[in-house]
Amino acid sequence: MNYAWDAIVNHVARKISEAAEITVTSADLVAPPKPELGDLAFGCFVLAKSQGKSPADIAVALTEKLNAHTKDHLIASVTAAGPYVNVTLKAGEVISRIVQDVERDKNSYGASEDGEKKKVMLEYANQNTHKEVHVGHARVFVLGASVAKLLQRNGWSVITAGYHGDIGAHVAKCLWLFVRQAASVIPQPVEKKKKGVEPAKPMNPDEWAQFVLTHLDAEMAKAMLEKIPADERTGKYLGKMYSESTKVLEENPEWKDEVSDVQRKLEAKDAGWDVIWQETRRWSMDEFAHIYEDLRMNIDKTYVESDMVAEGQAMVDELVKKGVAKESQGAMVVDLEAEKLGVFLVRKSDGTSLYSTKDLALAFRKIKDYPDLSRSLVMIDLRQSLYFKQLFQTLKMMGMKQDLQMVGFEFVTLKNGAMSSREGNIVTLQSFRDEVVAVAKTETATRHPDWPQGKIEHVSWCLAMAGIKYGMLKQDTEKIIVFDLEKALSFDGDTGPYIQYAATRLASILKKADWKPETGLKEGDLSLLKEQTERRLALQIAALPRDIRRAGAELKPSVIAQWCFGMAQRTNDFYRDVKVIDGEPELKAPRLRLIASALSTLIIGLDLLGITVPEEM
RNA sequence: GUCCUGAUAGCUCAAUGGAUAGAGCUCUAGCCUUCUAAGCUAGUGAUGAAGGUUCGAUUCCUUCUCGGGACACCA
Repeated sequence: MNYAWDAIVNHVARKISEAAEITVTSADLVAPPKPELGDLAFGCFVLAKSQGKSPADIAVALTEKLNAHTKDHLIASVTAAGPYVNVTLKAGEVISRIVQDVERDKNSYGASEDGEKKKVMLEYANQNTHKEVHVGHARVFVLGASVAKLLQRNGWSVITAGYHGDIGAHVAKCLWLFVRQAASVIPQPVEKKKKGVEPAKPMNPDEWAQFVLTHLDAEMAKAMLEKIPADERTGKYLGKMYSESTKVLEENPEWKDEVSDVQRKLEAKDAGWDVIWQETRRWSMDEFAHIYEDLRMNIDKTYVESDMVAEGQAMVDELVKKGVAKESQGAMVVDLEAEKLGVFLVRKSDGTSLYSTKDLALAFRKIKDYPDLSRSLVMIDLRQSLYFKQLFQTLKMMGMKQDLQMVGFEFVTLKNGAMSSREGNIVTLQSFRDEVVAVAKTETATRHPDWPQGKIEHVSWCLAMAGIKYGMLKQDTEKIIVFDLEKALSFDGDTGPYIQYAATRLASILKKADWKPETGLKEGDLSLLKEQTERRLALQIAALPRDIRRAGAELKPSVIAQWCFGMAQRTNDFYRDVKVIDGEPELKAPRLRLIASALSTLIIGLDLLGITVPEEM
């Protein structure tokens, strides 16, 4: 896409090149720190060095030269300020060109073709089954969803993926306690009385629980599952079971053998245990689907660990055959000391699989499913950096050619320490989400007592999602987020709803003026717009395309979040300073066009963050 | 011990090597017969320490201090 702003900057760079008699490119031009100083600035430091004069003197001389040429169709004035030459552009010309870009490109404004339509997979929904989904997961959910959109807007063909730990020690621990506790609901079989034989003595609860653990069949499993009320069939319930189990096992280590037994039975698809596993796993997966829907995440492909075990083990065998992996202390490892990555454990000494075993299989499975994949991204907690370096190195040694990249992000912690299931201070995503929605509903109902319930519900959801998502995205991915519920429930200042509010104010003006693009775009002379706030609004619009490219290249949604906030601030400045409907009549039509462009651009920016704008709020 | 990462205002965060380091929250004082006050205006206040590179350093390099994390059978 060609943007007027780039052409304008190039034009100014050319003018300065001519005057300074050296090559000045658009990259040499910066924005002055204060808008009053101008729109573009050139620092004379390089010239100072080559000419042996002070940069301030050169700036003065250069400014005189530029002004001598006079009458440029884009440049209004040139002034020297210290070592800088500041250029102020003709507001009407600039606004006019920028707005026409938006009117031309409509919804595709800001799109780039950097990705060249190549296929990239972004794996980001990686939470485990049989555990609660908490606010920490919310960060990677909204980050991943946003990065996927950023890549798309930059011309990539994106496949989003989820990968779930649905098997392994944590599942065994959870289900072991589940069955142990549920045993009491299964009636002990009553021995038929035979003549002359005493009835079997009923077992005590502990004996019975142990009996059930070893003799669990499909019938018993179904009976147990039926007793769980519908509202407890959640990840939260299973997560609680898991953390309780961990605690119980710490206090009673003699039960660990029972858990190992459970894990073996799960892996062997033992009939009774498989029934329990399938059903509880479904609770988690249903919950995931529900959360994805609520957050408007779009996951194209779902993988699960239980599917990768056999393949992964086969790959380890192959690695051993090729001499890449070798036995060490009973386990299988890949020696990566040469790359200074230590040793990479790919199989446990008891022969069972590890996370790494399954990840090797997953990487190849992705390529099998999408042979034209040119880039494979995994968005994951930064704490796994070393692990992923090891994994990628091993995959390269196995001949993988794709561009593998880990996109790291820091975790979410609470004000008084990290979340820990043991300490019971986990904030589940569901409860957090419900609280934000409740606050939004109260606020909305107070402001609009005349609105029907359905409208209040919908707008509240929009606001709550914006609050949650913006709060997670505005900060750099490499910084820990200190989660503060009170702040997360606030909609003032640098928040999602503040930005939505700015957008709805613009929409409200357009609605009141009964503005329609079919007719409105043909009316008015944009070059009449000269107010400072109008120019700054237009310049912010013009900044979106390059911010989209930067955010896409660096995989940083925070760049877009910052742009959106700036846009909201410029919008509120405009709203304060300029009257549209009751202002100067000849400026009404062009101002409406500026507003329409500002609104549609802001909607594009917010959409990249996964945020929608309600019609009113 | 080795490696990675962070340190900016009372709090939470910004700042492609450039001008007087910006916001938001909090606090104080104002602004709703004027396109939605989830807003706007004004005030207070900061680069962990010491060196180095550079015309110029919050940014790059070195050392130190203090956090966080990783470093073989968890994921």
